[in-house]
Amino acid sequence: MTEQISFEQTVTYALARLTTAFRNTLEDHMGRVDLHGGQVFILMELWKEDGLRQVDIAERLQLRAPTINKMIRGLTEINLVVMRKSRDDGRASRIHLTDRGRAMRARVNDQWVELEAEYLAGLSETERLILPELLSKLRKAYSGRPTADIDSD
Amino acid sequence: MTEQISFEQTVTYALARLTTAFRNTLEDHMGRVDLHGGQVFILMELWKEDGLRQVDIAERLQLRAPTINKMIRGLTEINLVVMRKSRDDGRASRIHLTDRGRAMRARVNDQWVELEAEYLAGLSETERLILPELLSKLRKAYSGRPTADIDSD
DNA sequence: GACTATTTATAAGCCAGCTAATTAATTTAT
DNA sequence: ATAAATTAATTAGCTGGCTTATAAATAGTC
Repeated sequence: MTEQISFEQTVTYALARLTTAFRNTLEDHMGRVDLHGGQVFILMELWKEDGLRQVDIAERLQLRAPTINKMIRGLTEINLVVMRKSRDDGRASRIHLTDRGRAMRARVNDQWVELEAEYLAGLSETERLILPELLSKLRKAYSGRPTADIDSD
Repeated sequence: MTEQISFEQTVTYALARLTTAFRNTLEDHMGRVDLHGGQVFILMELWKEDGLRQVDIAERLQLRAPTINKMIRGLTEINLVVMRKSRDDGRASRIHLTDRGRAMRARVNDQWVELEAEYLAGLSETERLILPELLSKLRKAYSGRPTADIDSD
């Protein structure tokens, strides 16, 4: 007889609930600058280094190629990035920020600061201190299966 | 001039990364018992109380009606639940567990225990202690927009 | 050089969230 | 009793993840 646990009291359950709440909030904030929740992470990579290939972005964000592909398309449609064929490699395309894409940074920055402030509000000093480390550890714990063989970072 | 923050060093960023990693892991574990990541939460509600309406489940999980509707359909297709028209209310349908739906509990239970163990591994004693409270606080912090007027819990 | 394997991008399609819009039934108000 | 408003379920369609499969280009091998 397996011992029946109370699902609601597990960390796994709490985490599941948190993830959807967080996603909604992210989507909301990014929506205020006419972005979607996922697009912003691609922009962040391009702000660090322009002209990346899709596969580069996928690797850095630890997301799959088709996911990146779809997002790039969305960003292209709203004129934040453009794709140019790579001259080095006929398969690859280089993703470049447009002026609007570069300009978006300040606006995202503002929203990000707000997001940070939002969670900060309810936490104690101690909690704030340990949170980054804790989240990082959790992510590592939950990074077994998805991206084949990444144990970097 | 807005001060440019380093996105990667924010808690918001870490949380975003964590959520996708977590979702993948959840999907993986639930897949081992032929479920999808979201379906399990509906089952949990029905294990607590059978015969709920879709709107009841939506409210308890703080998800939207169409989301629940789709999941119920999926659960129906794999014969874990059945929908019966409510006699009290012609609009509503009552969701009932099948025998297979009830039997699924033990299997989910096992996976859940594994999931808990997985994150536990990397954490210190102190971290384990404060984590539940911390996650709960975070969820509350991130529950402003989505579900109109919920401040329950 | 030709054949094979790998890699880049993409297409199709799935689940988990969502919003907006529709239908049917119930409730409320007049 | 009828009209209006609300509620329950559903449909269509979006983003963000994913997997599987394909086309084209590159790289490697014989």
